[in-house]
Amino acid sequence: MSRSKVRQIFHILMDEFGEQGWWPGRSRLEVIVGAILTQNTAWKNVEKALENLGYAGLLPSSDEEDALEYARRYLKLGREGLARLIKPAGFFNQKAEYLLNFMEFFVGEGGFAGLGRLRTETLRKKLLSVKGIGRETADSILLYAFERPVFVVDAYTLRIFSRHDMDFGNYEDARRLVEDAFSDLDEGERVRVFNEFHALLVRVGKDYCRKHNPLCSACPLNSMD
DNA sequence: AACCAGGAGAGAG
DNA sequence: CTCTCTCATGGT
Repeated sequence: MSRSKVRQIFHILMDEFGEQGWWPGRSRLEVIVGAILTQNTAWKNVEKALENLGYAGLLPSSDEEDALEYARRYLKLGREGLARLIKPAGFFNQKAEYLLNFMEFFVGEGGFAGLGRLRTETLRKKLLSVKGIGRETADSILLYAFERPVFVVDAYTLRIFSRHDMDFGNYEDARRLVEDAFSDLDEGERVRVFNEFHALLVRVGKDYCRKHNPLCSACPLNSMD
């Protein structure tokens, strides 16, 4: 029932905004670092922090480079130095700790080679066990860094769905709703759809669904109801 | 000048 | 399980 509605929302947004090209980043490790840094933080501020990390030699310029070597540099640098570099992203003390937690986990699991062998559900549970990686960050990492068919729910998603009849307010329910809505597609197609869908929901959320910028009347999704 | 951004954890009830 | 509080910089 709401299955077709979910697809309708996706196609309206796709027609309106087109491909968003997420996730910005030159390597998978940079995608993960960005996912942690952007927790409750404007992406503009994250870019400044990423720039600092890049100059400090903490971001691979491509996936051809050994991510494990970069991960060890975080551990060598430590919380103090790391916090100073990511200061523009806010919550720098927490996020420095979170980044170190992930890098320690990453090295211990054998980097992308080791983690890449795990089944999606197993990998998700392992990511969630890292202090500082919650549901949204874990799913962002699964989708954008590991290219697993996982839909990423965020505050915009719940807000937008709520304004169009589908009032869940529950992260897992909203996630399964979208994943089930596209369950007929093969894995590669779902990765593409979930990638664009989440980016599009953030886009329309920023433009029309913000609290201090309530342009609901101009939202392209109004053509549904 | 309050309000919020591509959240998460800890604690209370 | 659902609130509530904290963490902090930078843009509107």
